[in-house]
Amino acid sequence: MQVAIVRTPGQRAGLTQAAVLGAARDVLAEHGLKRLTMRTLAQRLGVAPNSLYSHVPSKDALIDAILDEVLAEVDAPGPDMADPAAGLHQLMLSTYRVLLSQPDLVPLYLARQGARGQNAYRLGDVMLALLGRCGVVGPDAREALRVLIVFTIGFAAFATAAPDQPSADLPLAGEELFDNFSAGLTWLIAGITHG
Amino acid sequence: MQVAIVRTPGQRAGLTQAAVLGAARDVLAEHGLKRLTMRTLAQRLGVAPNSLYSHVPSKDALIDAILDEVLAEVDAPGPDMADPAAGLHQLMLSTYRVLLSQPDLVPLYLARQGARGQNAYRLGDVMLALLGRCGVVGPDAREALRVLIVFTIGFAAFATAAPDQPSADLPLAGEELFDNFSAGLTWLIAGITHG
DNA sequence: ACCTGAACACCGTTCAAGT
DNA sequence: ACCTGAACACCGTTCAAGT
Repeated sequence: MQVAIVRTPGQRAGLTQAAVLGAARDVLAEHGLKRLTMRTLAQRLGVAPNSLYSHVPSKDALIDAILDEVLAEVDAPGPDMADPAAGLHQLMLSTYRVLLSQPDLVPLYLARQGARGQNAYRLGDVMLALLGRCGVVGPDAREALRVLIVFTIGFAAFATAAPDQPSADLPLAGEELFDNFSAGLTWLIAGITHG
Repeated sequence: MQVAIVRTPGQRAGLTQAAVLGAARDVLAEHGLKRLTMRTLAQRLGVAPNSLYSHVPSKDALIDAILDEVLAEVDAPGPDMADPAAGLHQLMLSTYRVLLSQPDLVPLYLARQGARGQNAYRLGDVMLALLGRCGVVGPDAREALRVLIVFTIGFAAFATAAPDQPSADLPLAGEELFDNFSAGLTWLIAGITHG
């Protein structure tokens, strides 16, 4: 139960972009994507709906910002890692785990095919560097980059989906799926690096 | 330019579910997903918005029906094909092509992780039969089924995405991507069938 | 600069009523 | 059975105005 913030008229709400983002992630975690509307967000912040537009240009921009913010949690290896193919593998595994930690966002990553903020670009640069050290450069590298991203998000979507027989006492399913994803990654990276 | 159908008051529109579906696919092809609303659909059919609910239970059901209808175009091999792994490969390639022919729908397949109508089930049965003949049965088969589907839809989404440098005079990109998808399929099927 | 009330231009869906 | 007008319960966003 979230009580709306009360202010005397004329008093500033003192919102920041970070506060709006945080509240949006809270709504997402508590009520899911469908309930994340500018109006419920404003209500939670004790503010008029249109006030949000002083801090965020649009709802789409807000969601893009959330998607990128989540990617900050991805554990990226340094681009100078000893085995670049293993580095790529590790990076995608970490991304997969982060995506699974935010199931509501996975369809949004799918729809946008990734994120587009500074965290996304940082990860992309690391991936390109690792690919380059595997001998994959230029347009091939950009293609490989996106294939790896789509593969990872696609698998996360698969793992996030409601299973046919929902059973909480089968943690093996998620673990098996993770192994399956890891195996698929191995094939894909081998193929990309011309194994 | 689509002119609304005119009827004298009291006259039946004579809609059918098939007509609604067809009009929806027309709107999709001409104006894209964003403009596919129950209201524009009704307008095109010369009918009040709520009249559609005499033929379709909800907009979600309408979209599900469209998704499944499109899958009728997939060229499925017989389950008794000589080489079952090759049959799987061929089936996924055909699905990929069909998905690419309807770019607007790809995000919806992604969001729903496939379709759920009779065409989808028919294809699923063929896939399960082929997997069974590869020695993959039971829960493993259902998992492999979904991995193949997610992989295919994910790749289609990748191919459908607006490229960084849009250039209509580079048909190679799509062809290369197709080859890339086909190679990924080979790895995946080999892994699934324990190669 | 930040926030507001009011409005604009929409949605999907339901309901009671007509034929 | 099929279709309607009217309404319900919402959306995202813009605008002019207040402080």
